Amino acid sequence: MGNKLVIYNTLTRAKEEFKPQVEGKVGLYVCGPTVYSDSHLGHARPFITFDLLFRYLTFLGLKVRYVRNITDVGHLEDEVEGTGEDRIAKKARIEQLEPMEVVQKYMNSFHHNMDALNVLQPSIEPRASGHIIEQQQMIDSIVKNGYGYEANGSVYFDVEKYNQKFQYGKLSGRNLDDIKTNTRELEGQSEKKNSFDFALWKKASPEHIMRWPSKWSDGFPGWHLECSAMSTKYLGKQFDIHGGGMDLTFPHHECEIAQSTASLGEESVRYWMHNNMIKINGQKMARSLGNFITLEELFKGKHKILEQAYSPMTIRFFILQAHYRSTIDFSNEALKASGKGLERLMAAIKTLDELSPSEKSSIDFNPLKEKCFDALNDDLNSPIAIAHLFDGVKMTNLIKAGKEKISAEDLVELRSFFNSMVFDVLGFKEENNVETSGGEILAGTVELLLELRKNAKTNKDWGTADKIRDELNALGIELKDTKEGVDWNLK
RNA sequence: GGUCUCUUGGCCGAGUGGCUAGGCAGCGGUCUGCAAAACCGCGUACGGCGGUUCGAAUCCGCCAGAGACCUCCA
Repeated sequence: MGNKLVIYNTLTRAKEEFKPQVEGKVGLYVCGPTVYSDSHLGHARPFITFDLLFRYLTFLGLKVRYVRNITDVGHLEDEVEGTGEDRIAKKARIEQLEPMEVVQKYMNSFHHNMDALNVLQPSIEPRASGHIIEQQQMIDSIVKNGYGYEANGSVYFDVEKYNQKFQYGKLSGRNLDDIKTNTRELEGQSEKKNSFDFALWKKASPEHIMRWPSKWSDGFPGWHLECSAMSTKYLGKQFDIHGGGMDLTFPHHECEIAQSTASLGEESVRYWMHNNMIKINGQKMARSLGNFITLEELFKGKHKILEQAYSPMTIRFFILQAHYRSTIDFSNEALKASGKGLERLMAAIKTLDELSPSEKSSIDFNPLKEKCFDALNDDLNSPIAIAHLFDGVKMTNLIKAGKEKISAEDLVELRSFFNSMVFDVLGFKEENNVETSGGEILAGTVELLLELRKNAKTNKDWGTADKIRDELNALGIELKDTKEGVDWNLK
């Protein structure tokens, strides 16, 4: 495991060795959710991806400060109408709720979903609404440095001016000339010097209910500002890693770079990481496209295109089985495959606990360990790491079958490796076990029935034996006749 | 239209100049009163056409198809 962690930096479009700015410590910022509706499968991807990063960095012994924001001030949604209405305000009107009530509701639901997916809580989860002052201060410094201008109560970022000294578009690989020729002219933007300028502060129209006072106007902060302001506040002027979905690269992250650079005089982020999208029917899953499935629907199997429910760990496994920079295709078949695969992996961990050691090992699993870590070190290649884990699964099963042997010492090590890799780093957890979902009463009841079935079998009363098995199966309790006895589990 | 990316066996997905992941499904076997489960074994696939090379799925060119960003978006 002496190898170095290498990550793909969107900024340079290359894999680079990761060296923290301060040895032993990492500052990590990830764009969090806008809390105005339930999270869908697509949202799970970045949070699981960067959860893996968070876990792995921690596992490597680094002290990580992980900041993931909650966007709860809403941003302009409907340009076509000409008025521009706050997304959260719009939802509030529809549901007859206070805006902050909407925020609270969906923030809670987001947290529940993340807990279910075993996504660790970030070190700091700042809310945009709680950092209006910091955002205003950042606008001040941008304006003071000459890169922002006020127009009719709103403040805009002067992209052209910025581009004279810095390079606008460096992250997404564009240059301002291209942007000039390709930016759509939108209505109601006459306040701006150029159509590609973006808002730092937006004056609120009378019907806009989410608003804060400022020296420019009663309004709300611009679309990209919160991340710049909050990352600076909690991680400093310069920090190590900024993550988010690929679709945020432009304009969101591009604007963040511009804002931070314009206000601080230097770039903030050293490594930019972007996860790819989840596709459904060949197209990206997105709220705006209406082709999304919420996590809640997935967990409950409650959506027309779902053939069954898929557990949170199945979702996690599904996502981790693809590299984070590749797209993944959603399908029932793929999710079922993930569920089965995960089951097999978890079963092997149990098997590992039951193995009895021999004097000497007949196999060497050290290469396997190394390969796993090599994979993770290579830009977080979780699918490869998982593939090697399955080699370990096979070894484990062969040992159980008596075809291979393992020494006591090796067994301890193998167990510890599997536990740290599967639970600590990849972040899987047991689900559906009796302790959590059924309780002791169920366990006792099933054991009783199993005893009756055993008696029936001894008496060759197959009718009774099969009835017990089939009825239990119908109730969702699966029996497995093994050499050692009868195992059972909830389906 | 501009910029960029992708196309791998039935499905999902790694890999990226020679050693040809992994999971699921399928098939065969072991186990079993039967069944299920579990376990073991089995698959030489890389869009098309050219080129470079001793050798390409992997590099280059062209063509076809799909997608992402350019507007809120994970």
